[in-house]
Amino acid sequence: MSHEGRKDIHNSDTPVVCQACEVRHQGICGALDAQQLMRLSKHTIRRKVKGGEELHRGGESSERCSNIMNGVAKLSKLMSDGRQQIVGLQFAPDMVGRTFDSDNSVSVEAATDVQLCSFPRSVVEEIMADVPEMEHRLHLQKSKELDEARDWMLTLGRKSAAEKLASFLFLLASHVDPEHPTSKGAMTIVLPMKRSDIADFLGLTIETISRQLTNLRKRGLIELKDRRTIEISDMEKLLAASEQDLSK
Amino acid sequence: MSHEGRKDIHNSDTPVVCQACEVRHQGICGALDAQQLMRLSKHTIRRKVKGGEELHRGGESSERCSNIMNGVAKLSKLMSDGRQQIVGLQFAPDMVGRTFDSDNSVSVEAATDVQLCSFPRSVVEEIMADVPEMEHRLHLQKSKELDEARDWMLTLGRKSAAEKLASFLFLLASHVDPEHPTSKGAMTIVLPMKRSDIADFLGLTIETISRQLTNLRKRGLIELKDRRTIEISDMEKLLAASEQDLSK
DNA sequence: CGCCTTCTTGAGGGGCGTCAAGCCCAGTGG
DNA sequence: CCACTGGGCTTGACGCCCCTCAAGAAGGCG
Repeated sequence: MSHEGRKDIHNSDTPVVCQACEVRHQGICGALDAQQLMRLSKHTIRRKVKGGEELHRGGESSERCSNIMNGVAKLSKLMSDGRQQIVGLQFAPDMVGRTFDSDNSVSVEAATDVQLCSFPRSVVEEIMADVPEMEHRLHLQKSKELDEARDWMLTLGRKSAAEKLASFLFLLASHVDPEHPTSKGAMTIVLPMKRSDIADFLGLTIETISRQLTNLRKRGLIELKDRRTIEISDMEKLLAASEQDLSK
Repeated sequence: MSHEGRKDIHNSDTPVVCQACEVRHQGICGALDAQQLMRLSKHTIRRKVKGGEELHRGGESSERCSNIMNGVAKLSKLMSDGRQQIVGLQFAPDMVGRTFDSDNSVSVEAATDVQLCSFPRSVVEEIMADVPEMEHRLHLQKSKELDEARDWMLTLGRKSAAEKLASFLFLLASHVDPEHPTSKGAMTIVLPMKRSDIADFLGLTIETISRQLTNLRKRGLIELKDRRTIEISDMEKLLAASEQDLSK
């Protein structure tokens, strides 16, 4: 049953599980040749996770890490009294789960349904030791996450509720089609999470989210198709709204 | 004039500038042997920067990156209307400046007087290609920064002004003596920056900083020795105050 | 001493949180 | 088919935390 030929990088030894993988050349796997992929795939588990399920509880040691093949995962931190802050969203082909370092009590949860390709942490670290390019890719991803985290710190610390929500919608829109980062005109997005998650991401309450959504709607920036579907009327204006408060 | 002997890792070819360096074995340089240090040090410039001076303006390309030998640097992001958020503090032996990735418009400024060891970015990247261990160290630093950024997102998004300030003081105290992360009892710290910087770090205003300092003082958690010097009466209590609002 | 920057303290107002009521919709069971 | 239930969402009333504006104190430096 093995597929032969096809123009697959000089070599048809590519593991079967990887051949159909859409993100194979993008994530950290892109650094590996057929042989290395084979080594990794021996320990690989593919799995689907329903939205809302927990992938990893903060504070526990995790022995596996995973590539996101599709869907959205959310990273969050929790205070002892229940207050919560979402500290990151991850999309395909990001890798979730820790390598090397301590976990720092971040929980990972599927925001939407998520398809994962999961590896034992030890194997990933071994391969990384042999293939510096793989660590390099992970390093680049971390850099990107750090940039995003810092962008978000500005949003959390210095923006009004309306600006925060506009920033969030703009962030989502930028992920719909990463190839065309800012299509100028209108655009429809599907919220990957419910209001309470959005509130935890923006450092606000669900009531404020709701009010600011109608605020943006009344200002003609968005249209609510249904609870989860939003049409952005004008990306330019939305971007502007994410940087200056026009509520006055 | 070359220093000979001394028990210096099998080899006295260590560059003169490095021999006296206190952080040589900790930062990214710790990954390099004498020969590689020599290669790097050919392009090294040591310099002192006064507190308040800018090391790098966000949005510009930087051709150099630097190790912090002592002092504190602050990373900040600026909005077009002047609002500002400090997105990170860096201490020795952290490296500041970008490698590989785009700059993402973060400005770097000396908070206190800072001593730097600065390299051309290109040379660092070349050496990194030869010495995976060096990239590994940088990767670990990025991971640490990412953890700190995410901790801070929780603080920015979900904590009250009093909790924010307590968190900040606790953060500083943890950096006074990294070996003894939480000495239990009293402890004196020197604020590395003025009130307006603290405000920009916490997403607050200077007036609120001032008020919350007197708040903490009246609650017996701290004592103000002078404007920049604070005695923390009880680290345990300060930590507690950073996680739950006792203002009621 | 005068001047500037930094910091503190007060008075007042507004943005967002809190509390509460009600709508929408899917699921379940009669 | 409808009643019932429960989760998610919206909207309103009200209050509080923090921002804004302003005045004055405390140092630092020529």
